[in-house]
Amino acid sequence: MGLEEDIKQRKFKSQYQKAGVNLAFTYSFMVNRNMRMLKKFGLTLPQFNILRILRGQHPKFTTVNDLIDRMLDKSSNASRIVEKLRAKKLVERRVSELDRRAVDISITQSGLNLLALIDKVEHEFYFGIDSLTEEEASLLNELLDKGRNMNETE
Amino acid sequence: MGLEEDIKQRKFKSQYQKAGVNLAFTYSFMVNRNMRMLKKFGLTLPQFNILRILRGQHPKFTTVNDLIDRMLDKSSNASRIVEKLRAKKLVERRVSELDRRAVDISITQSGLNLLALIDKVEHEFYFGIDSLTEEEASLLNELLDKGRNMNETE
DNA sequence: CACAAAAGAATGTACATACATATAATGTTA
DNA sequence: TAACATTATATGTATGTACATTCTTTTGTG
Repeated sequence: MGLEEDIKQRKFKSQYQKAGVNLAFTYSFMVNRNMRMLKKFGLTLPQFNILRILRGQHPKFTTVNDLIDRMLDKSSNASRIVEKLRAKKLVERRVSELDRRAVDISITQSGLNLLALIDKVEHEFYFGIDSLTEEEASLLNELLDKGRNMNETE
Repeated sequence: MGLEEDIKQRKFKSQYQKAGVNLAFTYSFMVNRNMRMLKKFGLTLPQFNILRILRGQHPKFTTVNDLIDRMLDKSSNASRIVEKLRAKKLVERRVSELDRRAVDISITQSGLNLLALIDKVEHEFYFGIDSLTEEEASLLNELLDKGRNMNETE
């Protein structure tokens, strides 16, 4: 089904305008799906994203600053999300010995176990896996990359 | 620049996995841009979206339920956003005479004037306007539509 | 008609984000 | 080294979302 029917509205002024709306709609579609899935594991999407970054670094420590660097949305609120994870004993925090301003964070065995469970349904995070060919998905990626490009120099 | 460099990380397991991440990253990129722009006009993105729906119906009234139907994200919190807009005198509310449960909402002249201002920079909401050809944008739209499709029957 | 079920909207709670500011530790430099 | 700037993180405030619940009004069925 096309976007116009999905959002029961209007003709678009251009393919570019439609692409903006389509991106938002499709993202929302995907995120709702992911949220429902993660909820079964007691995680929110940002909590899951941070856990995965920590696993990627494991067994090295990761500072809050590193987390912010690697997060997709560059939110500056990694502290609060880490605190939620710590409350669930999925991560541990300690003040860095090298720089006492910094906080070293690491995923716990419990956190690793939880991620291992979620790995089994990881394909649910993918986009288009049961409706696009691999070539189409690749083309989509190229178009998204290209579409961002000149926009960046605002 | 490709996604891997943008998020300084990993090889993806498939184009589908990459598409999921790319969608989130690209959406975040676009939304940040839109938010910065709207902020100059004293609006948030959801407030702007609701105002535009109201303008589309003007001079008819729109109920809160209608708003929820038409919002991209189907949030059930239209009430609170409407209240913010009412506080800025951009919309008016009145209990419907036909159905006293319903609340009729309409955009004010002040709201229309504000949207008219924003119309002048509307192209900033588009995606890819200065890096994709119209054909590429159209193809992107097709791929997004197609990618959502089978996923819907969860 | 009476009364239960449904519908429209609002509200409470937990979580998240953006942005500004605060706090503490570290770096820099006159 | 003392003063100031910078860095790493945390916190406060306004906004928004998801979800559950509540309140009122309307609808539907005996």
